[in-house]
Formats: sequence, structure tokens, C-alpha cells
Amino acid sequence: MPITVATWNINSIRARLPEACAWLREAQPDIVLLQETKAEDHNFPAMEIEDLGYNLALHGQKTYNGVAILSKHRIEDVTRGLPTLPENTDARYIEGLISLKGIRDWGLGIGKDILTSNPQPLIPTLRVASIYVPNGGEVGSEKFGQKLRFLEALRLHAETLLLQDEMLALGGDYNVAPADMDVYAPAALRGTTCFHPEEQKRLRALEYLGLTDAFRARYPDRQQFSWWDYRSSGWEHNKGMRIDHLLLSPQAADALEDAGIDDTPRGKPKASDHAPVWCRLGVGC
DNA sequence: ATGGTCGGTTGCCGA
Repeated sequence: MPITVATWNINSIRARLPEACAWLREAQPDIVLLQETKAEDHNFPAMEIEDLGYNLALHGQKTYNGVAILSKHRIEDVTRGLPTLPENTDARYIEGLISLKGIRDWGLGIGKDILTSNPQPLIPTLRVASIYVPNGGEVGSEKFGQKLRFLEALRLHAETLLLQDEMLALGGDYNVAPADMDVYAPAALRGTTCFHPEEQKRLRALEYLGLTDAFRARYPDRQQFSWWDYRSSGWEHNKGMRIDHLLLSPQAADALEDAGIDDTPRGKPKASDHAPVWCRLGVGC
């Protein structure tokens, strides 16, 4: 049974609740990683989301930031905040272990890896994180430095996570477009926030650890954006960037069946400025 | 060379 994992910068869960619920009902993702929920945990519209069949893990904050994990499967082992950046109290990182109970018959080896005979967990798991990388403000500003340091701290933590040899999906608003084809006007935008070589270098450093950009791995030549500026009618002119990503561990990338960006919610009234990015992983039989 | 538009609990700031 395949499972679908999506990441979506929702830009306020309360302002966007009907639109978010409509998409959840329509797309039926198993796991959703939300950013910019902009709500403290006691203000998160939990019942409305739970009624759609999701368990929640929240790391909220007033006015700014806020991340969440929605999952149709159990969420265990939740961590809030990047362990490698303890001084940062912004709600920009939440991690959890999804127990894929009920998805039986992991692989062909009945509890063993068919080639190595290594014992495999009886219940398959997928570790996920919902990540909201700082926007960075002006290039060279204090905020820009914080963005670069956040990306470095994320790399350091990802290094530890990858030692676990698990299925892992690090999803979120990275606020970095990886390459020229990921922005509408590379020449004009080069060196600006979200398309700066120092940001791209740090995003690639994550990939060098062995993490795979799900969308780009599946569609090497496709130009599709995940964010369009409200200002200057970015959506209407398709002036966008691909800055939301799902980075997969080797174990998850091996299970990658498909990926995409669902830009239909972006064209609707009261839309977030970001579109959901998703991938489908083949888990079990 | 600078504005445009959103969301928050707001008379501005962050994106």
C-alpha cells in the first residue's frame, strides 16, 4: 500500500481552514507537514482536522511561524525545535515517527531483509519533519545570517537522523530554489533572497548527505513552482519559485513512486501563497 | 528603483 506525504506552507491555518480541509478531503494525503500555521497550540483548529481522520502533532507560536504534522497513522517520538539549534525558540521544526501499523507485510522477507537477513522492524515506520526555514529578509542582513545558520544546523541534525537508516522525509518550506529552472527569471533573481548561491550551497549540502529532492528526482526536466508572490500578481503571471521540498533518505527514495506539486489550491479564492508538494512512497506490499 | 498583497490581534511587521 503506498502512502502519500505532502508539505504545505498554509500561511495561517485559521484563515485557511475551509480551504485546507477541502484539499485534505480531495487529495487524501496520509501525512501532511504544515508550515506557518500562525497559531498557538490551543488555538489550532484540532477538531476540524481530526474529524477528517488525522492525528496531530503541533509546535505552534503566536502570530509567526508554527509547524505541524498531520497523520492518518500514529505519530510517536515527537521532537519540537531543532536539537542542533537550541537557542532558537521560533516554532520552525517538528519531527515525529509515523508508525505505519496496519500496512502489513513489510517487504518480501517476512520480517527480514531478503538480501542481508538483517532483522527489519515488524511495524514499518517513516520518520518525518515539518520544517520552516527562515525567509532571510535582505541578503546580508542579520536575518539572512540566521537563515544560513538554520540550514547548517538542519544539515548537522540530518546527519544524525541518517545514521538511523530509516525511511525519512524532511519536508517543508526551505525558502531556497535549488536551480535556475526552479525560478521564473533566473538572471534577474540571481543573488536575491531564496535564490542566492550561499543558500543553494547549504541546500545542496543536505543533498550531499544522501537526501533526495523527491520532485526533482522524479521529474528532472519539469519546471513547476510551489510559491507565487501575492504582490505583483505572481500567480496570474506564473512568476513563481520552487522553494518547498521533500528530501528523502535513501530508504524512502528507494520507495519513491511519484511526486508532484498540486497547484490547484493556489488558483482558488483565499489561497495560501504556497501550493502543496507531495510524494508517494510504496511501503509494504 | 520601488511597489504590489496578504495575515496577524495590527495601527506596523514579516513574507
